Amino acid sequence: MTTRKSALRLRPRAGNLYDGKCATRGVLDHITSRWGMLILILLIDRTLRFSELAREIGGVSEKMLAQSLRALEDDGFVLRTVYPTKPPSVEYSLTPLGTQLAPHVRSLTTWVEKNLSAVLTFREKKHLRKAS
Amino acid sequence: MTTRKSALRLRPRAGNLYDGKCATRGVLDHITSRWGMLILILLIDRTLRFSELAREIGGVSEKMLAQSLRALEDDGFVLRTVYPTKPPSVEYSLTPLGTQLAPHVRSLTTWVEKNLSAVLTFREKKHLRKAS
DNA sequence: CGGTATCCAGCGCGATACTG
DNA sequence: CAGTATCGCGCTGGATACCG
Repeated sequence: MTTRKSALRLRPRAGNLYDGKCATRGVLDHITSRWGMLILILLIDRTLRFSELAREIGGVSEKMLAQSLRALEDDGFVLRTVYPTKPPSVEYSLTPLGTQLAPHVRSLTTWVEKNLSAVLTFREKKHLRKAS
Repeated sequence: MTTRKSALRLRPRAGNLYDGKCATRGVLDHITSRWGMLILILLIDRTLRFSELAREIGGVSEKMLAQSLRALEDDGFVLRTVYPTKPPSVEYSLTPLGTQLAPHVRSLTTWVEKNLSAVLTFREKKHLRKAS
């Protein structure tokens, strides 16, 4: 129940840009979300089951994992395949669209990881300067 | 006052990945935030003043703009230059680090903008299938 | 002009419990 | 195994007012 208006939460409050498309932010929210990025990156390498994703990511609640997967599926980036075995198993993989998108996400995170030490060092120097 | 522990809010709750670096998420939060992305992209083209940024972005409160700029400045992506004129003026530009980062952000948003119609169409088809 | 301080409503997200 | 349902708190971010 609750809200039946899907996960789209574009803010009609003000006319910001993103080339005039407010909906872009909605999609970006899904993609750049904490778990969304990890899901997209992990699925580049191979198809994964729900529990495998949970294990790989670590520290994600079932609720948030399901929710993030749902959002990416609704946007057409992730394909959900159900095998009616007993017990049931569900596999997640990237769609062609997701396969295009994921590298962009990975290049961003990779850059940040590589330059993380530079950022932390910079923060430290700023901090010392204030404590002069 | 309030919290004097800087803007860093890494969650020590669970050991997720990002190559073992939790702080990476903190940086990514700043970069991929609603206004953070816009700031980085806009500053690629040219240096902008506070009020110019506010006008270009549109619909951002002074509080959030200042907060986002502050986070990016603390991380070493944005350079803040104060000119002690009367009235005062402040210019924001990208640091060398920010100049490296921003294109990654732009490539992501550009891709999403280009493929937004595909996403929206996909959502529509899903919606119709459910209403069968 | 370029901010900070304060207040507070809303919902994001974690915890917990239950299901096919 | 792979989820959904419900509750409640905490933090995000908008509104408003004020300052150098």
